[in-house]
Amino acid sequence: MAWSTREVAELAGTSLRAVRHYHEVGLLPEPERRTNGYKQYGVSHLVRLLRIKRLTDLGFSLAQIEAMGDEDQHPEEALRTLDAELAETIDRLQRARVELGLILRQSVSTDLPAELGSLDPQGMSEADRSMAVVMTRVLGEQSLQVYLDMLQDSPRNPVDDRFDRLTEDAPDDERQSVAEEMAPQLQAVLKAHPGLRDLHSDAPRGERFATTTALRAMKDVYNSAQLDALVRAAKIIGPETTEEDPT
Amino acid sequence: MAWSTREVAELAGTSLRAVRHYHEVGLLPEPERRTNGYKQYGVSHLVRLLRIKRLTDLGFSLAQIEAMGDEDQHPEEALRTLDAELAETIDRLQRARVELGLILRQSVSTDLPAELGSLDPQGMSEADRSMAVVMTRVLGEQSLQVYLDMLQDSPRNPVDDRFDRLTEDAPDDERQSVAEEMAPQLQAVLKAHPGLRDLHSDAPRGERFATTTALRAMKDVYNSAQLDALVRAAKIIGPETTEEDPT
DNA sequence: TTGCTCCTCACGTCACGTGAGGTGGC
DNA sequence: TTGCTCCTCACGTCACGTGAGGTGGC
Repeated sequence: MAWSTREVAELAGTSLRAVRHYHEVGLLPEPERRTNGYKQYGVSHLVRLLRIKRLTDLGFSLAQIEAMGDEDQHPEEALRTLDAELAETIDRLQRARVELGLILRQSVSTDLPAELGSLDPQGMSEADRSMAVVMTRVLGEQSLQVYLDMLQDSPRNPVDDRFDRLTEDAPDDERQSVAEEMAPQLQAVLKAHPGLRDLHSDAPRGERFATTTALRAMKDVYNSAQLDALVRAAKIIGPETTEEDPT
Repeated sequence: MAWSTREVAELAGTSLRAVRHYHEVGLLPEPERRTNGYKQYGVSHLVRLLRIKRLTDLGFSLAQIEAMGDEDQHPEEALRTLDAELAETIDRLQRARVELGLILRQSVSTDLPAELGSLDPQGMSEADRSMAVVMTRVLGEQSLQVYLDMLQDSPRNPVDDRFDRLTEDAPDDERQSVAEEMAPQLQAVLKAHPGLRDLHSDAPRGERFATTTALRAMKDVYNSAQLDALVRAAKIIGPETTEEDPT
């Protein structure tokens, strides 16, 4: 005469397992059983089950629903809290969609962090791309912009290829030669982008942290010969640029 | 020299446990270790970790990220699928917020299903409220409206109290007396709402199902004396209304 | 006998969170 | 020695999903 578990689940538009789960956590009382052990649900169970379904559909957790009990009290605070949470979630998802849109329109790659959206990674060595990624984590907003501007209007240079090809065992004269060819380039870049001289001044986690992290990264992405060449180039330019000194 | 697990996690803006989890599922290669077993992360790990974080923030599952691999290929289909899913989720959450707004403005209760939003449950017996809940599950949209209209402009009647107070062991003459007092009321209601005569015609799950379910519910919410009174009242009115006959 | 429904374990899902218990470096 | 960091199990979370293995009614 009464409803079976499946029937009451279907009437409420939920699943068999959900009904049993609500029993398990004590949200829904278990009904009487027939002699064979089959559960017999009545209208009261259906009413309760529909209330649970409505509240879960709104976004309440089962624990919250249990706390609300069976009565129709408006737990205003809970309602407002949930509403605020929903608003925040919607906001987050909408921002995600905006980013997805940018990616789909090819203007941004999924490879690099969103902060590097404006960066065209073509023509950069992998080491330089990696350094750029690291820089997004330690520089302040303004410094990062200075750094990205520099990358953006520094076209690929013949000496860059030589630098990239330097191996651990590159002889001394090759390192020196690369350094000497790089030095004027670096100096020109510094002149065009004077902000590079105190990149770390607005570092959110501190100047010290930014410097240490950047140096660690350089030691990782460049080999010892390349680091050596950078040190030599810095020396040629002069003591004012020792920020690039990885020693 | 290299980064510890905590350091790389903080640089990426994620948690220690997340990094370890990505190792566990094979998303992030484990770095070399120092002699004491401590892991030493390099720039490549940070780059990979940031990519994972970016994609999870967008809403991709770890399995999807694994399928994308390490390259910057645009899996257009995955992007569009995710975008559509996000759109749907946003839509659902927004509908939830609309409902929350209605509840907060007191115009709707959380006690009854949303379909009964327009119903004022004051003055209805609990049995009648329960029946109304059941009806939302079996009637079609139009029939439900007819039913709700009827409830809405059926003011509480003296005989309703007598009906509600009928107990299992109510004597025969009391049942008959209630039935006789109810009959003209019912007839008036039927006259005012002729649609009540074929409520089940647009039942989404079938006329038979709607009838059976409604009858089962009546047998649950009303006791045998009340059911008896209803049958008697139906008989008084005439054979055309046997839809209410719960036998 | 066959097919369908019901039952109770009990493990799986997803992306980690959260201790427990132990070791290493200063 | 103390305090801090790192490590590896391993169970917990949340709301169920998904078989496994067995029984009852027609």
